[in-house]
Formats: sequence, structure tokens, C-alpha cells
Amino acid sequence: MQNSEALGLTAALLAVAGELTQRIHDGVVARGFEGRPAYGFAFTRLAPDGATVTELARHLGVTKQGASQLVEELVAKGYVERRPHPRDARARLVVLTERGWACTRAAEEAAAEVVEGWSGALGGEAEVRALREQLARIAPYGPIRPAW
Amino acid sequence: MQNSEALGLTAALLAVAGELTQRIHDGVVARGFEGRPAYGFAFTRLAPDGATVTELARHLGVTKQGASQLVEELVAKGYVERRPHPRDARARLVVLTERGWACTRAAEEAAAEVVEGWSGALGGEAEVRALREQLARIAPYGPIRPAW
DNA sequence: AAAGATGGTCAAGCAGCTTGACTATATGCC
DNA sequence: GGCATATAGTCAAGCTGCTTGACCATCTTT
Repeated sequence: MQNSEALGLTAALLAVAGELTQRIHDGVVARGFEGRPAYGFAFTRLAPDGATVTELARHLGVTKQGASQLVEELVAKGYVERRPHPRDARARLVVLTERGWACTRAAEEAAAEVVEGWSGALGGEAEVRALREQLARIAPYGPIRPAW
Repeated sequence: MQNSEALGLTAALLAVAGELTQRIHDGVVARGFEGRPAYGFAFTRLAPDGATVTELARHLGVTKQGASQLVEELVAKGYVERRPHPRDARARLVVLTERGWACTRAAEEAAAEVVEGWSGALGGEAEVRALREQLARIAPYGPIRPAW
């Protein structure tokens, strides 16, 4: 593989990622929620059982102060709430509210709509699943970073 | 395809995009260039024959003031220079300097290194090429946006 | 020639992050 | 038990990279 082809792959990957992010954001807004794309990344970490600010910070690849500010914003908008941590009096558990869950479902719907459109371009759902599996194989385990 | 799978695909895509961006950036820095990821996106537009600030702004999906500031930064670091536009006295053509070309080549090398690593995870170069072709099929033509 | 559109810059503002300093609680070690 | 150190979280200030608004020079249309 020539070097220039690697840049082509990079460009395609980032174009697709940017487009997807934008359209999910638009879809979430269209369903009556306000926010910015970073919310979604936070929600995926908070979804199962909540998380501490520090855990969220590591997930997002930002400082804990940055994560704390994001949580403050989410609290103000009613998507999450802070609870005392059951086993650590220093920490606080950030959990999704019902509205937070509703927003997450809206994001899933919007994402599904976009991905459905890809079936047409790729030839079918099987190709989309294959793409998903390939990406999962090379996806890192580390923090989710902004793409530029 | 269930909605939650679409979010899984989104997460994998953005994780890969973020990782790739980060590692290309690291590789470029390791080769003696300073900058930030946005430079690369600008270079791909400037590479063939240069572009005006307005064209660059459209490519990046930012205002022309934002693009102008980026160009100012690139000029200060010696990667590009502004020339009079051959057919429009209002406009100025922004073109890569020799150092700008060298930086572009460094980015290509770094990208190739990362992508080479994917061959192992995916099973071979043929799979990487297939991934590239699939992504190219769903990549939008519009401006390149930040991924969150 | 006049009127509007377009390319570019200057200036100010702002969002979202950072670094630095600090308190409260937990943990490890003697 | 008691002390030293690490960790969770917040407050405050600062910075970076973008935005909006205003403006001038030049091109295009009529």
C-alpha cells in the first residue's frame, strides 16, 4: 500500500465520522433535545450504572475539571443527576435521569436512520455489519478522543 | 439492524477516527514538525495547486475568518505562503512551501504506519483496501467537519 | 456608471477546554 | 492508632480556536 492511499483512507474515515456525528446531532435536535455531540459520548459511559467524574474524564480523554464542567451542564439541562457514591464518600455517582435515557434513545434512533442509509450505498445490511465488525477489530480500548 | 447496534457502529467508527488522528499527529511531531490535526485537512485542500481562503473555509466547514486565522498560523510556521491570485486581484492564492510539502509527506508516512498495523488486525492488506473502498462509498462530498 | 456580490482582514466575544490551587476522604505503612 | 501520601472533586483564572459584526477592495451585473 502506498503512503498516499493511507491518507485517502484517513480522509474517507474522518469524512464519514464527521458526517455521522453531524447527522446524529441533527436528529437528536429534531427530536426535541438540545445538546452537543460530546453529550452522546458521555451518555454511553454513564448509561449502564452511572460513573464518577474521574471515570468519565478518562473515557472522554479530558481532565476531570473538564468532565466536571460537562456534568454541570448536563445537570442544568436535566439529563443527569449527582448522587452520593455508595462506597466512597469523596466520590459522587453521576447517573442518567429519565430525560437522559430518552435522549439516548433519540440518539440511537438517529444513528439507526443514518446507518440505514448506508445499506443502500454498500449493497445491503450484511455489508454494514461487516463494516461494523472490521471497525470493532481495530478500535482502540483507550479514551474516545475528538477526531481532530 | 437494531438501534443499539447503530450506536455501536458509531462508537467504533469514532474511536478508530480519533485514534488514527492522534497517531498521525504523533507521527508528524516525531518527524520534526509542529502543528495540530487541522493542518492536515488544510494541506489536502492546498496540495495540488493551492486554494483561496474562501475555498479552504468551505473545505473545512468553518468561516472564512477562521480559515484566514489558520492560514496566518501556517504562514508563521513556514508551511504555506500567500501569493497574488492570477485572475482575481481581491483574492490571494495560498500555496504550500517546500516545508509544507515535507510535512505532508511526513503525515503520509505516519498514516501508512498506522494503517499497516491494521492489516494485522484485519487479516491482510486486501481487507484494508476493502475497508477503504467501503468508506469511500459512504463518504460525503461536503465539508470536512470535526468529529464532535 | 451605479448597485450589488464576493474575497479578505481586523476586532471583539465566547465556548470549551486547560493548568494551578485547594478541601475532603481514602489508603498504605510503621 | 497515627501519619504520609494518593485520590475525588471543585473553584478560579487563562488560553485556544472558533464565531459574529464591521469594514474595505475588487469583481460582476445591469
